[in-house]
Amino acid sequence: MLNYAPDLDRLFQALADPGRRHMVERLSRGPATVSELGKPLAISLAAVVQHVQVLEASGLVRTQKSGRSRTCSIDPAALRSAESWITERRTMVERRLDRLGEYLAQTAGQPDPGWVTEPGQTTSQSKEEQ
Amino acid sequence: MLNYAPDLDRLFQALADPGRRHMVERLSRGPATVSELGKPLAISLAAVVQHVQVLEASGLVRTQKSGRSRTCSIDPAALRSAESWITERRTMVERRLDRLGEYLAQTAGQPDPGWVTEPGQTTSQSKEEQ
DNA sequence: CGCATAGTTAAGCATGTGCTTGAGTATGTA
DNA sequence: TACATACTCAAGCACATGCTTAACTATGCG
Repeated sequence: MLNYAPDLDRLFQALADPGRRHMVERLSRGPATVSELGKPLAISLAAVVQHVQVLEASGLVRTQKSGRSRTCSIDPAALRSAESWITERRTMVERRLDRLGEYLAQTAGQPDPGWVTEPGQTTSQSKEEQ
Repeated sequence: MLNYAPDLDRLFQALADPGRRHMVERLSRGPATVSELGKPLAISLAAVVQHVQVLEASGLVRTQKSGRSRTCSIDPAALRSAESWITERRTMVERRLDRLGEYLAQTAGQPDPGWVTEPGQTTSQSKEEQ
């Protein structure tokens, strides 16, 4: 495996900025021009353009020049791929914790064999959270 | 609204690094120590510790010192909150595009009134993708 | 044409990020 | 006790990021 995933790098990086998330939020309601995206952000238009470039490079946004203004719209596929990376990990974590919960309920009061033990749910720890 | 969300900032920022995603992936299969997390990464232990701190600050990972080693585990709640931000936007986008698709199918061949038009799906554009 | 609008591009700057090395601190083990 | 293990902390450094201003380049409108 050793997942090479520059897409996910750029995707999560793009979503890590509050201004860019704000733009994505706006675009999820429909297409908008660059300056419309920038209006609620109190930064220069040049800065807005740079954010749009980051969003475009990440695949989250597609743009198209029409006349003198550039219209931006979301590509839901990019959102889906970030989403499914998270969903897969979360699902695996939750399934594992469910199994652990059942196991602990079943063997309540018995000594812990220690093979899938989740720290913080076990009995006794030497020095918690230092 | 004007969503203040430093959690999401830190969450997506944490996920934007391939090494840290690798750690999350490992932790989704069960708890691990700091040096176990670092083993597949070919960086110094000090660097691994710094990544773990970022993950912990984001809420994705919880740690606990036990003896001389620190055990890390995932907090699925943090994964869920990043996930649901994305899911909400994606859902909105897809619902909107579905409505648009229906509308276009219904009014095929007729002039475009232009209120929800998605660029790239419309008829004619002046200078595409310059 | 003349002027405003909507970007675009480049340079520069402050701050953040990811990494290293080096020196320390506990903790387990023979 | 001596040594290894597993971090921990602090500098320091190269490069990335987010922003600015200033100087363009189209387009659209009266």
